[in-house]
Amino acid sequence: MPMNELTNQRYDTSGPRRSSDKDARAARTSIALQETLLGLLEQKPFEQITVREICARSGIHYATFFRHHPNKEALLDHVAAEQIDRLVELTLPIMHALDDQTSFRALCEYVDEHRILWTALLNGGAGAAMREEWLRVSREVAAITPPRNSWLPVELGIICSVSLIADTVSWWLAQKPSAFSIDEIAAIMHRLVISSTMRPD
Amino acid sequence: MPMNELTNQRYDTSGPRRSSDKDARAARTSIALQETLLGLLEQKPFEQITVREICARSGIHYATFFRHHPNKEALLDHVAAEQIDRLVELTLPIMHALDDQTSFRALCEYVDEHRILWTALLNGGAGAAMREEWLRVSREVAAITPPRNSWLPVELGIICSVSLIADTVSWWLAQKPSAFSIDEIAAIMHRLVISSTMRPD
Amino acid sequence: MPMNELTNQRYDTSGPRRSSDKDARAARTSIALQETLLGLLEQKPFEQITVREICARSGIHYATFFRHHPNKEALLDHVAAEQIDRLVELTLPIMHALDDQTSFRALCEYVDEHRILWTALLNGGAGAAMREEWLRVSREVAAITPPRNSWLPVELGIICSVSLIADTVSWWLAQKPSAFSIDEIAAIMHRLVISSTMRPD
Amino acid sequence: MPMNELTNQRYDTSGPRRSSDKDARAARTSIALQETLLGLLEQKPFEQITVREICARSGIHYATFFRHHPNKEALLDHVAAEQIDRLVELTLPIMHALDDQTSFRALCEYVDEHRILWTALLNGGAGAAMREEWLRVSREVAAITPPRNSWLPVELGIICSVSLIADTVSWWLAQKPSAFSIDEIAAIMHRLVISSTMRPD
DNA sequence: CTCTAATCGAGACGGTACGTCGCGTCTTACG
DNA sequence: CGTAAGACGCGACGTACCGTCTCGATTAGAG
Repeated sequence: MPMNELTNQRYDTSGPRRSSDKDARAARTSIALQETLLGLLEQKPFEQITVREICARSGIHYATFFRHHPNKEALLDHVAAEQIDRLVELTLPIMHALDDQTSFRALCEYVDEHRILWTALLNGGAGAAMREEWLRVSREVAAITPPRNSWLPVELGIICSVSLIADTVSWWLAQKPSAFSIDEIAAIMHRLVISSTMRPD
Repeated sequence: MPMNELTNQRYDTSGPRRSSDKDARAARTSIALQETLLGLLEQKPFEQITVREICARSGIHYATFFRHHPNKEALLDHVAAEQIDRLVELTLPIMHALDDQTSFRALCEYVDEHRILWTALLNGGAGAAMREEWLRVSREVAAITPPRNSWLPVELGIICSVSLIADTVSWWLAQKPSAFSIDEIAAIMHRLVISSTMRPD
Repeated sequence: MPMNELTNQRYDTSGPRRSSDKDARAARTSIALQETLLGLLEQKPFEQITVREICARSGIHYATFFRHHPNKEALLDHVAAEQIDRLVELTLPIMHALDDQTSFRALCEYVDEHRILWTALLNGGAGAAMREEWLRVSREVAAITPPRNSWLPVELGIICSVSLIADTVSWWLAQKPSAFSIDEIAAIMHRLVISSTMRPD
Repeated sequence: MPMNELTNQRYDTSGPRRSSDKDARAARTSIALQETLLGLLEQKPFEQITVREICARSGIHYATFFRHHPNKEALLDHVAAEQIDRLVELTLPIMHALDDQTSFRALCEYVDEHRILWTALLNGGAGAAMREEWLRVSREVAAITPPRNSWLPVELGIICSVSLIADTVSWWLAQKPSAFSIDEIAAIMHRLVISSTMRPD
């Protein structure tokens, strides 16, 4: 369940207002809203984006916005969840099948293929929401994974892992493209995460 | 120089607006504003705090607020800078004189002595500003310190160190008090930071 | 087009701000604002009336005021234009059909029937705006009327006529009611205007 | 005693605050304030002139302003009274000694010699205060002069006379200089005033 | 020629009103 | 008769200017 980046309050996503995504039109507007938000995030930080702006850009009426999301934070959460899910779905199987290194490489590859998008998501005022969501998913994943070491409380381990990965990606995206190769970043990331949070006692 | 947590834009701290702190009255109001903000941060997240509220509580007129700070973010930055400075001033000498472990212990001790304050600062919506400022100071400290290893870009190392420390403190403060002793946390912190960002090649 | 009494600057009446009067709600609030202003003008001079006061009295939200008028002067101009138009519409046909004397009588009769209103308008700080508007309309009327004499520049003639009429009405309204009859005032007015500005060479 | 143009309320000129003009310094600042106001009136309407601006321009401290005048309206009244007095002192003797025509000519000559000043005073938002003061003085003059005709109430006659003269001067100053000669204006003024307000029954 | 008091500079502050912006609700007019 | 258009309530923001209030420094002008 997505959480708001600022207030840390969950929204009622099951309210009577929400348009059912079953309707083709509803689905279309929903997608339009998300894409417009992503587009705007590439231009300005999230807090400077206004609902009216999203609507104007996507050609959707202002009031209609609220039939889909109670406010713009909810839309952001939705988008964040979607992107994080996609990322995790991609890296998780690899992590299980192979090892962490390969998994990190897959992550970096994926991010690199969507540089603009992820730059917007991580460095554009939406970072907090992204990390929040990332954390949430990570907790779920961790719940079905045996803990690796005992000196580090599990919850703190998750938090730190996510922080390290997100920080690295965020920093990488802020560098000149091609300043660091995917492999280099994956290696750094692996070393950071493994050595700190997953080293046995 | 403090940065705003949301817009990442610096404020003009030298503008003609700022009341000169030479006047005793100005100093008094300035302090009142800071303390009031800290007090409020213990009750609600930063974004829910309004300038009007700070003023009402501190008995300072609304318009006067803006003679000291261009907006509430600036006040937060100011407070953050102050607190971070105090923290660093405390731990830095130790770090130089002794070792990291002792330094971390001092940090934890200090935080523990001001649990409420730091809980507000880190977990109350002001966290981003705090980390931003923490990062800034760390960069300054790092600038006069030789880098420890070569596989980790310096800048990224700093970012990750700050993240790990802040995450740990933040998580610790969210736990039941006395669930973890100061020594335990210092040890964890030491292990996290050293092993990840300061381990030689 | 109404002009502001103080700055002599026209306002953008076609801006995107103005609420379209097509909506029944918009029309209702617009009327409410005007009537409230008129009501307040009977109690205190215009400069002492605040937008907040108009809003509080009319039960209309402060921000909504500015969706109708850029500031209170604009509202006054609007009201002034309305009243002047009403007055002129009443007296103009008579002036054309009959003579000036009858026309002045009609004017005085009308004013007398709305003593409170016109006292507020002329003697309550709104006088300047009223005269400005009066002048504007008079110029339009004069444009389609042949000049009566040659020794007096047309424009100056208009200005003086309006001044004399407004001064007389204003003075009359300041007297005890029934101190001067409608006929007396009309006669004085007639004599003042005719003898001064309309006397042939 | 000068009256405020807007509120029609007299100010307490005998307050304990007022700087005594006996001190050379006080006299100097008082003059500086007046001249600065006049200078500013040539550039922008009175309402757009701020006390701070007057002070900045005249090099006098903001707080000092209020040691001379309770507010900027009072300063304007003071200036207006001064100018009107000067004007009347000039024309009154002539009016008594010779006739009205000559008197009007003297008035026009004087105004013409100070075109910029009087343009500012009459057409720059200070007009209302000027007319108010003009009226006041005229009333005093009229009090010692026998009424000329019976059909026109004395008070109204004074009001109209002042209006006609002020309107004419104001209009004249708005024309291209040298569009109308002093004699022409004096003649028009004479004809306007005499024929309307001073014609016997 | 001094000394005492009035005047001034400096500027923080409380106060009132302004006009703006964005959110989210809810009425209306129109197709 | 439903839906988009948009008016509205709401609450916070930041600004502008007012007039007041200490202080301390200076400068008359009277003794």
